[in-house]
Order: sequence, then structure tokens, then C-alpha cells
Amino acid sequence: MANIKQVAKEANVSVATVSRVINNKGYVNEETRKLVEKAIKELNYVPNEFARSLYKKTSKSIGVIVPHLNNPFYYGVLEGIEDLAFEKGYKVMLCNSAENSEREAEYIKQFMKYNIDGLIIGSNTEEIKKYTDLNIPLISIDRIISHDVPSVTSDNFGGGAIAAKKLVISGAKNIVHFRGPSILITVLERSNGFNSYLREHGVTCDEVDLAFIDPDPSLIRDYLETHPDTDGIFCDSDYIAALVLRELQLLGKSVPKQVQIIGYDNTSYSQIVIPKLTTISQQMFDIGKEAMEMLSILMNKETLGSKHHIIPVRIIERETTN
Amino acid sequence: MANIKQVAKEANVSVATVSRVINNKGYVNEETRKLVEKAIKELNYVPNEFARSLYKKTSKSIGVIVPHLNNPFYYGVLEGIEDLAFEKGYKVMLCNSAENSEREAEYIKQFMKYNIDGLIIGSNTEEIKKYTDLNIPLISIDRIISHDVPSVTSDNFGGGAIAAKKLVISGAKNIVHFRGPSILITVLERSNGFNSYLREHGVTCDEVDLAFIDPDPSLIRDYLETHPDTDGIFCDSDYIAALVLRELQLLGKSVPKQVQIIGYDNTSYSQIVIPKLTTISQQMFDIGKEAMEMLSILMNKETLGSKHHIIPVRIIERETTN
DNA sequence: TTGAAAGCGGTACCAC
DNA sequence: GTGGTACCGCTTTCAA
Repeated sequence: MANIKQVAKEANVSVATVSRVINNKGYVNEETRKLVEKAIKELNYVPNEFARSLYKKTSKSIGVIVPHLNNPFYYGVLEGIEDLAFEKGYKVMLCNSAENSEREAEYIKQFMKYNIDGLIIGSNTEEIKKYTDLNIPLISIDRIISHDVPSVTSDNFGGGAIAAKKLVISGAKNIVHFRGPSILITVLERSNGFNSYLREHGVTCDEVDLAFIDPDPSLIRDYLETHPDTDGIFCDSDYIAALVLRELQLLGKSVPKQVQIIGYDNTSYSQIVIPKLTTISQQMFDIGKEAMEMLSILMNKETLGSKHHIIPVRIIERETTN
Repeated sequence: MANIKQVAKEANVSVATVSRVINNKGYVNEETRKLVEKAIKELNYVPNEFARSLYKKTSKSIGVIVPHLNNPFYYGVLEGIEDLAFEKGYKVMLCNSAENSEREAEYIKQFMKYNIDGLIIGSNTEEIKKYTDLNIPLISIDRIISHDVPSVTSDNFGGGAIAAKKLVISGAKNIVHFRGPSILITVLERSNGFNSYLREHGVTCDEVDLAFIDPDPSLIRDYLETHPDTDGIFCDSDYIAALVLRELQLLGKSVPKQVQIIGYDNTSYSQIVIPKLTTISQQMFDIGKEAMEMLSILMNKETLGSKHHIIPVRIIERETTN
């Protein structure tokens, strides 16, 4: 691998001049520039980012922490982040914390060794202080971890409310919410939105907590068997909704005639089942993009207009509701 | 951020000694070590990896190029890679080429700026030379790109053959293969395995090419409508299989009585439909892990026992076959 | 067992 | 416009 010195020698100039050329900075004669560029090409020279970063104390890279990878939500968010980061010239160092606190800590340490310029967190494992102590620009996604830490979240409350509204308007009376794990703030927000609309309209509802990863179908079956009059179901993911639909069909229920279902996320699950799922669509890509946009503002030492951005959701009506 | 000098000052020793302590290398008095460790703790010191890499010309990081992210196969492979990489102390720089050659080239340039120690490619966009010219340890996943480049692939030929065998034994006569795009070598290998078993047993089959991302259901419907006697279907992904199942059900066909279906990948799609899909399971995680294992051998300048590893597949019989 | 110092590959200031 | 050079933070000889 050629270095700047060799290029300088080849072009018969000093390293300072080469540096000016590759950074497009300061005065350099057109002739000289041509010479240098020729040398660069000939030697196949690529500037060493370590040396550069060592001096500049910035790395043009950011860290992203997500709790899993096998989940369309984080997946989409990640794509949004990566897309804009690439455009802005930032590298993404990915940490899949796998819900493991030690793993996450080790990753953060690595991140710091690499002088990351900013961090996007979508994780529940650590206390806020661990992140703020890092003293670098910080954006939280999917939940607000503190008033001070800027965030991009999906409108979970609104999503719950929209689902409730649809179910109520369509005439459901006996409603159940198959939620994600209720330790998650996002799950609670959705619940709150869902319940508050129902309460206002004099409807009550049951709640069943399920894991997002590998939810246990027997919990669903048990509930449905013991509550045969259920006629409206809200699920915190399309995957759960597909599982619910499956159990209902095995029980001989007709959807949406006897029971209506609303899923969440608008993933491909919602389109491969019969009938296709009505679902709440989160703009994952937009969440990621917005987070990167805000982080980049912070990294440029500018200030954010508003700190907490909420990305709207919308209902996609398909065939599991009337 | 504290640096080595400050630590040295705090501990009243030279930077050389600090370096010896953090690297656990060379002689250092037990007393002095304690002193240094105390200073490190007090100043919350983390060695700067840029400076270190600059000197050592190695980065303890690898590059991984995948053609997409929204695909359970690459997803699983990535997890396998990441898992072992983390264990071995390597950072993973991810490139989602998004099937875009320019994007990939830009990423490779970035990788080189960061002195990656090795590269894992699972991409079809570039010619081999582009990769081998990099002159760093290289592993190809999912396909063999050249005799010289070590690879880890899934037993696609075997997967096709197993599916064919199952269908033939279960009595299917009019068989169709809903494939991925036939420009992909993996798709062709599966086809070859599938067809060669069928040929040996005197059965022919049709082939319909579909996109892996967003396959068009109307192509499936058209085929099924014009070939009502179809009784055995092999699909190159569970997602395609789920779509096929959906169309069959809409046409009033009973599965597996009238038509049998075999999917591919053993993803969650296979478990949410009724009936559950029989499918061919690829060990994505193992593929990733094996690739990282081989790469790490190469990076340690050791030589590989065998160059091309084929990871076996297995059939998971569920409810769409007899 | 420890320290001084050269050097890894760049950047940017200061002279000319 | 261009070149010399100190310096970024760390590793590793070499000498003491």
C-alpha cells in the first residue's frame, strides 16, 4: 500500500502539497495538481484513515446499538440510518447487543477506541448515564430515555389509538390486546393509546403479554379457547397477528366476520396470509433517516430545532377488519 | 479522553511502561503494574485504536459485503459472522451493496482506508479480480467465485435433490419449480440438483423464475391457472412458498391432498401458514460462523485444510407434503 | 526492569 | 504556491 511520502516522491513535490491535493484545501498550482493526481493514480494511493483520524480526532464513523437484528423494525431503521450515513460519508459500526448488557458494554468500549463521532441507541439494556457519560452526540430511537437526550420515536400512542378506533367503529365489543412484553415502553405506549380510546368509548379489553421473538402460540390458543366471544384483536406485530389468525382458523372462526384482527408493522407477513392483515404501518426507514439527520446536526455542533421527533403511523386496511 | 501520556504521568512512569502494561508484553515489575493499572482506572483510559493500528498496520476489523439486508439468509449468515468475530476480537464493517456496483466500490475503498484485515463477500456485483486485487484474506460465501478463493456455501445441489426426492416419493407427477432469478448460481445449483433427481426418475418439471425480493404473485397465479393438474411444487424460499399456498387456497385447491409444496430456508413464514410448510433448512448461522473461522485462519497466516466448505441442508417435514 | 526516542501516515502551521 | 516540520497516540527497539 502506497503512502503519501511515496506519492510525493513520485510527483516530485512535498507531502504537504500532496495533502493539499487530496483534501482540496489551500493553494496548489494547476500543473502541480495534475502531477500529483497522476502519481496518485499510478501508485493506486488511498489515504490512510487511521493516520488522518489520529490527527483530526474525528473518525467519520458512528455507532449504532440495536437489541436484535432479526426484527423487521430494527432492520428497517438500520437501513434508513445506513442509507443517509453513507450519503453523508459516515461509516456505521454496528452493535447487536442481543439484549446482553456485557456485550453492549464491550461494544461501547470498542466504539470509543475508534473515536466514533456519534451514537444512535435503540436499546433497553443500560442506564442512561452509561451513554451520556460518553460525552458524544447521542440520539435515542424507539423510545425517549431522558428529556435531555434527543429522540426519534414512532407514534406508538397514536398507533394504539388508531387501532382501537377502527375496532370500535367496526363494532367489536370483546376486545383483547396481544401485546409485546410490557416491560418495553413502546409496548406500554401502544397500550395506553389503545386503552384510552377504548375507555373513552366505554369498552374494556384484556391484555396478554407475549415475547416479540418466538411468541408462544399456546398462550394465544389458551386465551381464545377460554374467551370464545372475542370479536376484536389488536396485536403488537404482524407476526403475532399471523399466529393469532392461524389459531382462530384452527378453531373454526371466520375472520373478519366473527373476529377482526389488526396487526402492527406492515411487514410481509401481513400479505401472505388469507385474509390479508389490516395493520398499523410504522415508517421504520424514516425513523432511521431522521435519527441520522439529527445526529449529523449534532455532530456539526449545530443545535436541534426540536429535540423529540415523533414519526407518524398509519393504518393499512386490508381484509381482517370490516 | 485521556491518553497514554497522561496515564504515564499519573503513574510516574514512562509511556513505554504503560504500553507494556496494557499489552501485557515485556517485563514490568508487579508494583509498577499495579500503579499503572490504578492510573488507568482513575483516568478512565481507553487506548486509541487508530494510533495503535497506524503503527501495527492491522486493524482487527473485517469487511463483510452482502447484496441485501432484508433477507433471512444474509441475515442469519451475518449473525454467525458477527458472533464469532466478536468472540475473536474483530470488528465487523458492514457493506450492504444493495446490488449496486458503485456503492460497493465506494465501500471497498472505505474498507481499505481502514486497513481491514480480511473480507467476506456474498455478492454478485463485481468481477473476482476486483476482490483479489485487494490482496487481503478473502472468503466467499454462498457461491464459489473461483477455484482459488476459499468459500463456504450451502449444499444447494443437495437441497434441490432432497426436495425432488420427497416430491417423487410422495407421488407427485406434475411438478413445477418456482425459482429465484436464474442468473444466480445458487438458484441454478438448486435447479440442477432438483432436475437431476427428477430426470433419473423419469419425471419432468416446469420452471418459473421469480424475484426473491417482492416476487410477483400474479406470475404464480397465471401458472397455476394454466396448469391445473400441478401436484408438486418446489419453491426457492418460504416466502414464495407461502405466496404459492395462498394462491392455491384461493383457487380452492387442497394442500397437501391435491398439491404438495416444499419451501426453502425454514424461516418463520413456514410456521404461520395453514398447513405449516415442509421446507429445506439452510444453516445460515453455521455458514457465517464457518466463513469467519476460515477467514481468521487466513488472517493468522496459517493455511486452510480444505478450501471449499459445503454446509449441509436438511428437510423439515411439516404439513404441506404427504 | 525501565525510559528515551524513532516512526507509523497523515495534517496544518509557518516560512519562504 | 510550496516545503519543512511538529504533532496526533501508540509500539517497539535499544541502551541504561
